[in-house]
Amino acid sequence: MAFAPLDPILHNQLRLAVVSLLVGVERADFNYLLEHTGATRGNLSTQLTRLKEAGYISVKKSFKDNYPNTSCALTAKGLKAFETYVGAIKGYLDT
Amino acid sequence: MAFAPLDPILHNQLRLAVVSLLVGVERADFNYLLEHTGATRGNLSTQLTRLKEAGYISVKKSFKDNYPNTSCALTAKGLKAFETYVGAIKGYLDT
DNA sequence: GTTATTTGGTTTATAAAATAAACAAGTCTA
DNA sequence: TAGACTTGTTTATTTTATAAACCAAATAAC
Repeated sequence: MAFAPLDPILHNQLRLAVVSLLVGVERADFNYLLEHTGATRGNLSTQLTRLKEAGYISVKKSFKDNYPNTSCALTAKGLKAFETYVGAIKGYLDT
Repeated sequence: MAFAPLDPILHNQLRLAVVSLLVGVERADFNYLLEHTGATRGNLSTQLTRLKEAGYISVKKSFKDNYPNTSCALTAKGLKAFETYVGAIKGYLDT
């Protein structure tokens, strides 16, 4: 049994946590992701940009109660990549 | 449900593959690991050093048929770390 | 028998990545 | 209107991952 390659976009703790959260909730804003991942704002901002550049999430910026609001949702591509990643890494975990 | 931290030693494709192999076979030499992971020799050498420094594997160097032979085995610490990692990452995969 | 070539690795160099720290732009409050 | 808070982004720095280069010894070829 060979080891399947692990998508480097998803093989990162924070990005994987974000995508995992988005699979469950379908839409989440910046503060929700902050609280549920425990990340710093800087790191979260950076990793959201990476996920967006990869086409794994869509980002909608608006204003909510006068404050900027960044809302994220998983794309079909992101979901597929996550499912592929889950299948791949299980090949490493089941010994 | 919070996301457990992922041991950075194990959260790497090649190191995880090596440890995963060692869980199964208990002892493996350099070429065996090379073939079963598809890694380059340089990368494998580096990651074996990292795993050894972390105390996750023991490395025994000897000569076999006149050639140097590097044989690796998982330590108790390495097995425990692997099991912890498996438990932790499953929290990211089960959505 | 001395010049390749192969084996079994290690070391070095470099590009990419992860993350914290600093910054920014606007809002609220006293 | 000064200061503190919100919601992020950008910059800077330390790690990491990896390939490329190197090396020593063994074997093969000539």
